[in-house]
Amino acid sequence: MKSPPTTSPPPTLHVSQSAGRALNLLDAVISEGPIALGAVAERLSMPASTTLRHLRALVAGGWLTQDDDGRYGPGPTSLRLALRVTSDGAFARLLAAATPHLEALVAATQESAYLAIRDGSEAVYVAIAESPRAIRHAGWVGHSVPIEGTAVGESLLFSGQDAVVAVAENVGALEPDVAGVTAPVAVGGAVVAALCILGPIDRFDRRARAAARDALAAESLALGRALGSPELAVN
Amino acid sequence: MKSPPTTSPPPTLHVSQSAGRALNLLDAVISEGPIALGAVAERLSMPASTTLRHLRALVAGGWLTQDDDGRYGPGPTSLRLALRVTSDGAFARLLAAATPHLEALVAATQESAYLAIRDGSEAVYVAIAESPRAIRHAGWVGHSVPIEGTAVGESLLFSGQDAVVAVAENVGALEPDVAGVTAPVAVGGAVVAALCILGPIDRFDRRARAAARDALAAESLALGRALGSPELAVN
DNA sequence: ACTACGGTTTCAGTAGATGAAATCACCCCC
DNA sequence: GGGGGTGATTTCATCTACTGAAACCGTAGT
Repeated sequence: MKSPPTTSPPPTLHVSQSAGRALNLLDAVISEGPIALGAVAERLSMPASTTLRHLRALVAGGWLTQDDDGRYGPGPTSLRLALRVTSDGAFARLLAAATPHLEALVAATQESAYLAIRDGSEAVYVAIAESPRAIRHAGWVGHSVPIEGTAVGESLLFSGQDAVVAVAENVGALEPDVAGVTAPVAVGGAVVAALCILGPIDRFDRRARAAARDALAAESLALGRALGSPELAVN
Repeated sequence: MKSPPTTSPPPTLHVSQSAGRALNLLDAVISEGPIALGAVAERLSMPASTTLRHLRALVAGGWLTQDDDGRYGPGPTSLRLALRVTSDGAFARLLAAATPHLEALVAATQESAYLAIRDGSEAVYVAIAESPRAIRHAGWVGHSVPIEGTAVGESLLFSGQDAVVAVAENVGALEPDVAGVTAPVAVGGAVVAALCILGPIDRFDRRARAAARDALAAESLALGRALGSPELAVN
């Protein structure tokens, strides 16, 4: 460990190498679906031998499993914890609280509505109410996009007072045929999530998006309030 | 590194020390809900300083968060991966395939039906269809019980040919007022999961359990077949 | 039979993890 | 307001447990 010559002390928080790598592997394997040793190793640019050792450990602990082809995927322990995260605790409450508002947005706009939260420098879509239409946005639950240059990101970073008016729009930023409108969900002045409506770009046009804004603003405000009050329910 | 001669509450398989500990911490924190530094440290019987260092790293990576009281809980990265695990890949397919059969069991027995899988020496309940009755078994999704001495465990360990007849029963094994019947779900001769009906012991009595057996056997066979065929859908 | 390509094993060197102890930050009680 | 108790945080000398290059193995392709 060397200290840089000048000014600010390195924010290089001494994070354990071994642990960090194991976690990165877990993340990579779960995100990429079934994946082979060589592929993960290359993706994280770490030597195959080290990668193998870690993957073995993860499999032994039940965090990952190996299918017949030798490829790695999520294991029973991951599933156990995944269910805990989504059915207990703060996140479960967030998801439950958001559902009716997502559905209301779908009813109002006929497009799919998502809930998103921030994860470091990315935004993660964590819940959806799907549009009833045949052509619709779907499948992005658990998906993450960069915070920079996206509408969701803008909402999640929002730090003004009047969150109601903070509706951001973005058209074809990530995928050329997707258009979206988003609004921050604030509780006690802090943005905790964002509501988001996504649709095909030629149906969800300027006029449709404009119409969606009102509903979005109303629902994000309502969700924010809903999240503010039941803080009583501790634990 | 000495292993404390004392008993360690969670039977942790030894992997690389640093990585293993980080993962154990992740598991403990997610399982226990919001929990303080001292509590986790004691639960895993590791020194506070080491525990703190690891928790900090996990928080920095988004795996955990710290609430206002300083207690730790699941973080956004955990939620992202949790959603991936439950909405993509093999487990998602398992959950989706099981749902109709769980519902059929509820319709047939009027008691709650669970799907369980094996995780090391434990059985994890991973899906539920709840009984319509007011008094019912609920809330065990993500919960795990030992494999030894439970009916679910017996089913998950089953290795005979005729899985249909392998219905196990258990009454008050873990909780005194719960009775259950279970059956293994086999695909290609290997047990991959277990179906399980749980109810209050005095309503779900011998007669009711006997009646449930047929439905259980039928549904577990059907689920096994359903899981066997769509293996086509690779990835 | 030869080559290429993943996965697996080995092993010596040292980066990096560890934990006892000291310190700090609160509360609560007297 | 001071004293004592609890729990979080920092420090640092010690030494282990992690690393990765290289060699090896097995299988598939030509």
